[in-house]
Amino acid sequence: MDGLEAREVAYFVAVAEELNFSRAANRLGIAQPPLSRAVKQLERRLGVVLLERTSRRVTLTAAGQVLLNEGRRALDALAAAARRAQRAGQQDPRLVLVTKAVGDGGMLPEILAAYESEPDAIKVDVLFCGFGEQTVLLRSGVADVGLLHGRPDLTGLDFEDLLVEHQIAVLPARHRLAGRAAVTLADLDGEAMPRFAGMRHDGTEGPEVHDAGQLMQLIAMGRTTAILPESARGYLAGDLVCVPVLDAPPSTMMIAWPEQSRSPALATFVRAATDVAARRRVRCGPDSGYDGNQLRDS
Amino acid sequence: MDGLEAREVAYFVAVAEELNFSRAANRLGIAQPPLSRAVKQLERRLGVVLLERTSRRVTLTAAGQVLLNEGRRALDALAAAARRAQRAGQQDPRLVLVTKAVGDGGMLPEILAAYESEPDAIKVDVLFCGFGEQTVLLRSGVADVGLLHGRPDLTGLDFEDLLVEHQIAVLPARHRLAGRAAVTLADLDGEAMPRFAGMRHDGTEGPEVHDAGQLMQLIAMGRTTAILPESARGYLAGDLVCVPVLDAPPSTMMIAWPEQSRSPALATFVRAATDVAARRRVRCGPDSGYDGNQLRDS
DNA sequence: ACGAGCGATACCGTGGAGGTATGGATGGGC
DNA sequence: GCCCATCCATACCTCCACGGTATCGCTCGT
Repeated sequence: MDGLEAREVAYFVAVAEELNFSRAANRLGIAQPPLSRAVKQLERRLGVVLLERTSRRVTLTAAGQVLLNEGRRALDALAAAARRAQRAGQQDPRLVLVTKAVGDGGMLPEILAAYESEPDAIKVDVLFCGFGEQTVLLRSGVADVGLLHGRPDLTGLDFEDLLVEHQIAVLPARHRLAGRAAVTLADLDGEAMPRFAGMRHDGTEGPEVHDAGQLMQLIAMGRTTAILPESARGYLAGDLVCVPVLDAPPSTMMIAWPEQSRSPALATFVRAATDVAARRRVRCGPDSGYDGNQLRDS
Repeated sequence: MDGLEAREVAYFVAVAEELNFSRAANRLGIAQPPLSRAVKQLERRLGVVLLERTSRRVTLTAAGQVLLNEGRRALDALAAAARRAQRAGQQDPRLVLVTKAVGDGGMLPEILAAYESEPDAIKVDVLFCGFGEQTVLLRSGVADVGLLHGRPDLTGLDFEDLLVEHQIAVLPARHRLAGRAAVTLADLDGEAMPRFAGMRHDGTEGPEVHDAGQLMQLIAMGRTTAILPESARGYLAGDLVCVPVLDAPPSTMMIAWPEQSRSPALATFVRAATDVAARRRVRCGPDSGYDGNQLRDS
């Protein structure tokens, strides 16, 4: 009748992840017998068997699978609630913006300036992180708002598109295509492409990269190439060149924030960011993303 | 250090909703002193003041506001996890579909037939409910999948559009516009329109309706009129007539399900539904929703 | 000024969470 | 084939904390 206790669910999740009571108990910092009891009690309350235990192996039932998924989400939500309340509670409230190093489309300074000129602006902490970590930080309540690229998993987040950019290939200086004025995806067929950590896996093979520096280094070494939004141009290290990719799908940069957490500060910030993006779109023409570029006339 | 307990959060939410410890305690079925202590302990753990109490009035702090919002969501997620696990656990698994009485766009029988002809189909329970209850039932784990109309709040849900329909005005038989072959929104200006319970409030005034029967009755009584999707035609009671509304925005019917709960059965069902909708779109022409109608040539 | 309403405090009893010791089953090693 | 390691369940104990009752202190309405 009474709702579940978070502790019980956390215990179950630990067991379900380890598939081993002793290890799970160890991880939780408790002894194994209380853990066995707690899980059994959870099963009794739900009236459902969650784990099939032989004395040798633990496996998840269908119900267990469901509770593992949903329970994790619920626990995350609870932890995020706590963190957000804590952050909202301390005076001198901050807005934490998370982006990756080359992921701001070159608009970050402008967005920050626009927001800071708002009358009710509060301080903004900018947090740079590796690829794919943004959504995690947003969901967990560490960050309030993020600038994202690509097609990350956005469940639990609200978002708005900011900027559509054409894409460029980043190549080592002595690459066979480095001299070209433009290339197509067909030209790049067979090139190694990095897997961006945290992105939805799209089956491509290649080195896994976590931040822009790594990526640039790998490209300079000739170990991979990359297709990036036009705005990445400004971040190129010395030995790299970039070439427009004519037929690459445009890359969308968006601003995202935790679902339904529209605090006044957040709302103001989102509006400031979309305003900046709108101004930039007007300045650069309605159909294009980043500033005027040679794709327009092709 | 340790994560929050669900009980504490539930207690806090009750107090925050009532803004009165005694009433909240009563609602929770406990005495007032333990509730005071629990909330205070929660505040101590978070290191944040959630409630400003004078001995006369209780108000929420900013942090309290945040925890009220986020905590409610987290508790919902926890309860939903429990219910879904329970449902997944019982043998003879069912898929619970929720729709409102006139909300299926006339496709429900066809969708059910399509799904049931799938090799791995399981039993489908169809649950009819009042306007705006679908999203609640989906989020709370009572239902697995729903057919929705209008623009309900879809946070926490994934969805796919099924069908775009033109809209018709439903009028009492002796209404001044009842004889018209078609009307525009301007014609209907000033008419009473119902407020659909659970929809986002769009400022309209009028009686609040919870189900189709109520609505039809109110229309027949001349107390209100309504703009409904074309497919509602089939559900009209005796004394009502309907007239196409030429310039009403098309109404989108969609299928929605809890975020990230793509069980195999659900995935199959969603695919069956989208297939049916796709076939219908092809049958009726690419630009329109419900079957061919006089709007095409206007 | 007094009483009603409300939250905080003090104190107590019990249920349950967690610990230790141990049993019972299973599978791998020799 | 025997034995031991592994692993989950059971039994039993301890103690904290959750909930209850009684009461205080403050505040506002009359």
